Amino acid sequence: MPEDREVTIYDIAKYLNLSAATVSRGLNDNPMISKTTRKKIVDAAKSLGYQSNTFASSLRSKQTHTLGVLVPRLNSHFMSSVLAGMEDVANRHGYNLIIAQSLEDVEKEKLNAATMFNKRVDGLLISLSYNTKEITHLDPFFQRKIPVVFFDRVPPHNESTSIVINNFSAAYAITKHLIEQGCSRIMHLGGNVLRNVYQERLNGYQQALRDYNLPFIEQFHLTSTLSEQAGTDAARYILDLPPEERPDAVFSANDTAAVYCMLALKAEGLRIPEDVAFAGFNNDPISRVIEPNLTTIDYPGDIVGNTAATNIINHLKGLSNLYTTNSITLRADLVIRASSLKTNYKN
Amino acid sequence: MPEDREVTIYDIAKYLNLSAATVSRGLNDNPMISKTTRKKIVDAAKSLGYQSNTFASSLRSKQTHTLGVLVPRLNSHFMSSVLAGMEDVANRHGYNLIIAQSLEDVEKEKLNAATMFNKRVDGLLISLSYNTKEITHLDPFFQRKIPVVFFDRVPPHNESTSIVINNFSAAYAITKHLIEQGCSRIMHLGGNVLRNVYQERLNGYQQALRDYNLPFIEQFHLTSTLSEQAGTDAARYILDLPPEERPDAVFSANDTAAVYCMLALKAEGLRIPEDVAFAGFNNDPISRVIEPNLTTIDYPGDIVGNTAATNIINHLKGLSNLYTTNSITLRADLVIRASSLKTNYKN
DNA sequence: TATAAAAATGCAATCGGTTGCGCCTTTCTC
DNA sequence: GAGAAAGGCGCAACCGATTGCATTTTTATA
Repeated sequence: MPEDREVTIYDIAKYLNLSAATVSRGLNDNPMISKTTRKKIVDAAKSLGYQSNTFASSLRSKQTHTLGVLVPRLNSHFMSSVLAGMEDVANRHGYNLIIAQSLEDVEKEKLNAATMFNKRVDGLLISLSYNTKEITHLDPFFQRKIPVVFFDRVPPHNESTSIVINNFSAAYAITKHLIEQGCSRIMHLGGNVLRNVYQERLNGYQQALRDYNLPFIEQFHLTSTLSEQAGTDAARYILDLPPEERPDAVFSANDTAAVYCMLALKAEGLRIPEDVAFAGFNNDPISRVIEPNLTTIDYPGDIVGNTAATNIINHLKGLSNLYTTNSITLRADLVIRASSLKTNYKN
Repeated sequence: MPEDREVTIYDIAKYLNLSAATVSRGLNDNPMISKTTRKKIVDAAKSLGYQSNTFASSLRSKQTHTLGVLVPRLNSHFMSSVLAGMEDVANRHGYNLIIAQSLEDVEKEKLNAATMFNKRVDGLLISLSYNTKEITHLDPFFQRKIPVVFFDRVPPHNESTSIVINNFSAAYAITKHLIEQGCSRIMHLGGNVLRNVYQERLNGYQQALRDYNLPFIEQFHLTSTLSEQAGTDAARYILDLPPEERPDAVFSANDTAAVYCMLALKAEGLRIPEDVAFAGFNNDPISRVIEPNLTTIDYPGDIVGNTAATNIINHLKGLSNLYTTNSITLRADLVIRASSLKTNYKN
């Protein structure tokens, strides 16, 4: 017995006195094959230790059962939750994930997109890098009608499906909440407005101010990468203001910046929320560790990943049509915690 | 011009009046082909918009340039850092990552391993699930001599290469540090000792106790999944002890449990580190948010991922031989922070 | 029972690179 | 300048599954 050669459908065919074609069809549950024959084939395959060769299959069928996932960074709580959600769905449906990160660099994003295209992924799930301005590098996918689903950081006016939350209303809700707590000088730590998520959060914040007749103070809008350092810097910025010109609340577009800003302010003796109320975004684990706990928006990564993967797979299986769906908006609730509770407001 | 057919090496061959074989060799930098011809081929490929078909290639060459990564969970800071490190190296060397999670379930681990084997990954990078007892499901890899590299949670007495840190000495160092701070009743929150990492951390802790003539108190060794809940439960356990029987320090095998234990104890008015000193493990972001900041072991996930990927790729490229390397131990330093500083000890 | 219709199976081309082997040129050596 | 060695390239088989179409077998219909 030749230990080292792989078992192929030809071996099964020979073993059962059938043709390779029949075996192939039998293994793929082709209704053209009779039940009895199919069973014999499946049994034989099992007993012979057959493993289908995905290359041969993909070469011919042009299907890879592989999804490409391209994200800015792998190592954030949100993104790893997204991936976990995707992996779960994909795995359940017999799909594999090829994952790559752009490290917030358009060039790397282009390269990775090209690789995935070349690897003939059946679909692409992508969240754009910090400075991606246009998505012409995805044209090959569009041309070949390979489904692309954007999530979180999506391009403006695109025809592909996007999985998002309503960043505008989430930001609106959080700003409204701060206002209702009695805050009137609300600072916003925002990200690059090139990215929809940050633009929309900014818009929601501004709209809430308008609706409550509060002025939008230019110096209270800081743009950064929302890193730890950015949070610390924002604190420095606040501390450098004369006390009477300081904000009485800070709404940060992510939890990291909020938390590091809080830490720095606390270190200088400011009280939270008495002196400055705080709100973040994402519901990162650190938001439940900082004291006081951080009010935030629960942005459920696993559900985002789940939804994105489910939709693209359903499209691939012909169960639905992505091209008719423009965007799917998931709910993202305001989670009120102590960092913003100036009054004895109860949830 | 047939818009829809892919450009193949045959097109290039025809275009240049060469054979497909030469084109193939030329594209693969085969020295058998002259420099001039090679350049012509590469140029033609570019201008014709050629994209190599990886299936055809893999089918024949039996190489996929794909690495399988199998982890317990994707969504922890440590693991996502590991993945980021791996992705970076892999990408740089033209390898892709297929990532799957076992969700701490052996059965899912087996299934995923089988899928990856079937997808013919060139190598497997794996960290075992919480309750994996044996690794016979990896035998197919061993039999076909597909390199397997374990990291973090590695099997005992295995012949494959493992990327680890010295959990024993890290735990020893941290326990020693607590003892030097004057603690003598040190509790240990540990994980399942089936997993090397937890067993070794327990051993290091015990050895330090012995070396300093401190008794190992059975009730001070709690085993759990080290989740947030487990941390909270541990706090409850401590609070339920009569004050004089309580520990004066807690060494947790991860930061999550440590932090949630701290939070719960603080809520009950215990002072840290005065009443109970704390130390964790991993250097998770939350360790720098909790107040006081948590003393911990810096377990650098990105370096682990980087090392694992580099080693397996070098092996695949024939630049080194994994089979001669049994294990690679990375440094993991003690990071002393306020949670354990009872004296005015300076780093 | 003959015949049409339907079901089941086989034939053989195909997907697109890869590679052992052989053939034809150069280049080198004495 | 003859013979050997090296260099450059092509032939054709191959990797293993898929699939349109032809063929055979079975079932249904008259």
